[in-house]
Formats: sequence, C-alpha cells, structure tokens
Amino acid sequence: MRIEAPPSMVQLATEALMRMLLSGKLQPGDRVVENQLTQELGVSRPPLREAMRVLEQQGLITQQPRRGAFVTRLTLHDIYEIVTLRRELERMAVDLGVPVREQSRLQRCHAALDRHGDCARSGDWIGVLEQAVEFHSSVIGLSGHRRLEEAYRSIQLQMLLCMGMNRQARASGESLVDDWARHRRLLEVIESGSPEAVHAELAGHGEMTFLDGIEDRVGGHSPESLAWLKRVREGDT
Amino acid sequence: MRIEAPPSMVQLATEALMRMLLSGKLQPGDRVVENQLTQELGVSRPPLREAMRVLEQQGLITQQPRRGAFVTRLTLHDIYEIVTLRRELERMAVDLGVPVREQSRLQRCHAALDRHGDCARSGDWIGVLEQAVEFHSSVIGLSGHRRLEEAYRSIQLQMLLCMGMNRQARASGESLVDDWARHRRLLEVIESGSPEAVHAELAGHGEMTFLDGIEDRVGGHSPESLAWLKRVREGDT
DNA sequence: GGTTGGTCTATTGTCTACAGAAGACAACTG
DNA sequence: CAGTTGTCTTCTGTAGACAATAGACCAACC
Repeated sequence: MRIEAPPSMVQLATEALMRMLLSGKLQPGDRVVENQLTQELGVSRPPLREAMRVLEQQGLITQQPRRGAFVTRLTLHDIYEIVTLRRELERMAVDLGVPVREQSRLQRCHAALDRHGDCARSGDWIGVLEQAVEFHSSVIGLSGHRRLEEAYRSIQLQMLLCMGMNRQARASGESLVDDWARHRRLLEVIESGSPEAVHAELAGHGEMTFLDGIEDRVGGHSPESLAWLKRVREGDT
Repeated sequence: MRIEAPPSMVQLATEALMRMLLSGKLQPGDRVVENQLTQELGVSRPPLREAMRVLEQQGLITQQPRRGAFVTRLTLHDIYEIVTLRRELERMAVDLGVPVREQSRLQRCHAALDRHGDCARSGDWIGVLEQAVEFHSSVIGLSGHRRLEEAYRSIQLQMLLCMGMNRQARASGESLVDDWARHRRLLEVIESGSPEAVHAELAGHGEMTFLDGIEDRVGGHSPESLAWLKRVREGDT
C-alpha cells in the first residue's frame, strides 16, 4: 500500500481559499489581504502567495500590481463568456464521450453523485457545491479529454464562486435534493447512450434562473452580452 | 499619459522561463531546479516559485511534490487533446467573430502580423514564435471572448513549447517567410467576411506536417488518440 | 474653501535562512 | 558477489525579516 505524501501548504491554502470563496466569506469585489489570511490559515506568506497565483490563473481572484488582490467581480459580459464557453465544452465532451466506452469512468460519476446526495441530505452547502463541480467534471471526463475537463472545471468554478450562487441557493432551501435528482436523471440519460438525449437534458439542466434580472445585479454590459441575453430569453422560456 | 508600473520579478521570471522553453534551452522532460534558475535569472526563489506555479497552471511544467519540477513531456494523447480542443475553440471563435464587427480588434491582428513579418525577415526565431502566438490570439480575440482567447493561447503555447517545434522549424529554414504569407492570407480571408471561408483556410492552416511519424517520437498512445490520428490521416492527405 | 504638499501607516515585493525530505553513494553483511 | 542499510548531499518547503510603494490623513498655503 502506497502512503500518500502529506499535502503541501500551497495545496491546503488553495483549498482553504476556495472554501472561503464558496462559502461567501470572501465576496466578489472584496479585497484579499495577505497578512490577514496568513493569520487565519496559519500559513506563512510565500505559500499563500503561490496559492493566490493559482487562483488568479483560474480567474477567481484578480491581482493589481502593488495594490493587492481582489475577488473577481463578474460583469454581464463575463457571464456571457462563461455560459457560452461552457455550453460548447459540454457539447464537445458529450460528442466524444457518449455513449460511454470506458465503464470505469462512470464509477467516478456515480461516486460524486452519491457524495452529492449525502451532502444534500445533510444540508452541507459547501459540500454540495464541491460535489456538483466534481460530478460535472466527471461527466465531462467521460470524454477522456483532460484538458477539456480542466477548462470546464475552471469555467464552472468561476461561475459558482463569483456569482454568489451560494446565497441564492441558500434562499431556496428545498432545491437541494431536487438538484440531486436532476443530476441523477442526467447520469441516467448518459447511460442510455444517446448523445442527442444528453444534449437535450443538458439544455434544460443549466441553472438559468439566476439570469433573471441579471442586468441589474452586475455591470459591464457589452453589445455581445446584451444580444446574447436577448437570444437566451427568447429561445429558452 | 499613464505611466506603466515596473514589471514585477514574478512577471519577468515567467517571461524568461517561457523564452527558455521556446528557445529549447529547457527541453521536455528536463528537470527544472530552482536554485539553478535563481542564479541564471538573478531572482530569488519565492518569485521564481510563483512564476513556476503560473507555468504549471498553463500545463507547461509539471510539479511533483518534494521531487521537483519538470518540463511537461507530451504523449500522443496530449497532442490529440491539444489539436482537437484547439480546433473547437477556433470554430467557436470564427462563428462569433466573423464577419468582424469591431474594426479596432483588427488593428491588433495587423500589428501582430507586421511584427511577425519583421521577426521572420530578421531571422528572430523566438520572436517569430511569440508573434505567431500573439497573431493567432488576436484572431481568436476578434470574437470579443476573452476566456476563449485565453484558453486558446494556453493550448497553443503547450503545443509550441513542448513539441520541440522550434527545432523542427529551424530545420526547414525557408518556411519562415512562407509562414508569414500564410498568416497574411488568413487575415485577408477574415476581412472578406465569410465564416465558411475562414474555416476552410484554418483547416489547411494547421501545421500538420509535424504529425508525420509522431507515434514513434512520443509515448502515451491512448485508444482515442490512435483512432483520431487514423482519422486525421485519412481525411487530410 | 479648495488644493497642494508632506508624512505616516498599512500592505505588498523580495531576500535570506533554516528545516525536512528524496536520491545517491558507499560500506557492511549474508 | 549481491542485497541491504546507513549516511551524506542536494534540493524543496516554509518561515521570518527587510525594503519599497501606495493610499490616507493632516496641515499649510493660495
């Protein structure tokens, strides 16, 4: 049996920061002060700074030279980018991965789905979000395309973390287990083996409710994003 | 006029490392020793480590905990991933960006193309590669989709840096200015405004010659990648 | 009263130093 | 002679400290 190496402080700090973003402790636009975090996390600055570089590359925080780091605040154009890119990546993944060739990859989906259900029933909000990310990643991973999966994961995190979806989800308390059911249905459709059916399920799967009145909640309205929002609303209820 | 902030050591180190990869000074599989680089670059370890985190996120180097960093060595499956994902991103970008709506974005393409030509004529290899990346990025940027452009850029760098394309290009000396001509033609087609024509041009634009005998030069043959390589060779000469 | 200049504090950028782990090599034992 | 074990070196991981800059606040001047 292989013993696993103890995780580095960089890795721990990265995960801790992600949780702070997921939980809403750090909100979009918030300043991220290094010294403050070193105390909270019990880590010295060098590893913390490395962790912040990782999150910066993922687009979750934004660094301004000599002025500090801020949690990324998304504009309508950003949301347009995220949703459109996500859809394309999903499309590509389904075309490559459905019907499933390697059964072992499905195990990962099931495992994530099970954990997702556990977290949903126990009301563990952060766990639900984390496992939702893992489930979707594993679905994309059915394609056997690691870069595709990685790109998708990054996009998904940006959406989850920076949109304040946590608070919105917290408001609608009953939707937790419903969400789980929807994910289960998606996996069933995937196992049925029809790419078209999966595309259809995914089209209805997007959490589009948060787009209601989105123009008023965020800034940065580009021509592209406004046109896109109009199209989405016409085509999708 | 805004004065620009002096670049941080992290930024300088990142760029320097990239040049070392582009120039072939660091080759795929090479160990990257921190202390060694601090001496060569005249930077201390913390900023260098941050720079390495950035490159790790971009997939250019791979870190093994407590064992050091290595320049990423690509497998056939990796190349399959890179080429297929790149093609999808290009397709999406052209559909979004052609015909060009914002003329100002074209300026960036022309500027990069001009610099590309300058470097090609003066025989500046690294410059040629850098400007080729910038040109393609700016073409993708016509879509106004920053995340798309960023994903494309990352993919492109992985391909350029880790495939040892530099040495291959160096071997065929005359192709430098030819490359430039091909890029010019691409931009002309884009300005003509037909997405289909651009797709056609891009299909022939890929540097597919390096796929000749690729199975023997790299390891990691997955079922997906082998099937893909077969399809590519049947469909594209 | 508004603006300009200076100082002061908080925070970032960077460096040096130390602790701990991994790999190499040699010596020892069967 | 082969395998194993112990030591030694090299490198990474982390911490703490120092230098430099940005922003705020206050005072003085126009």
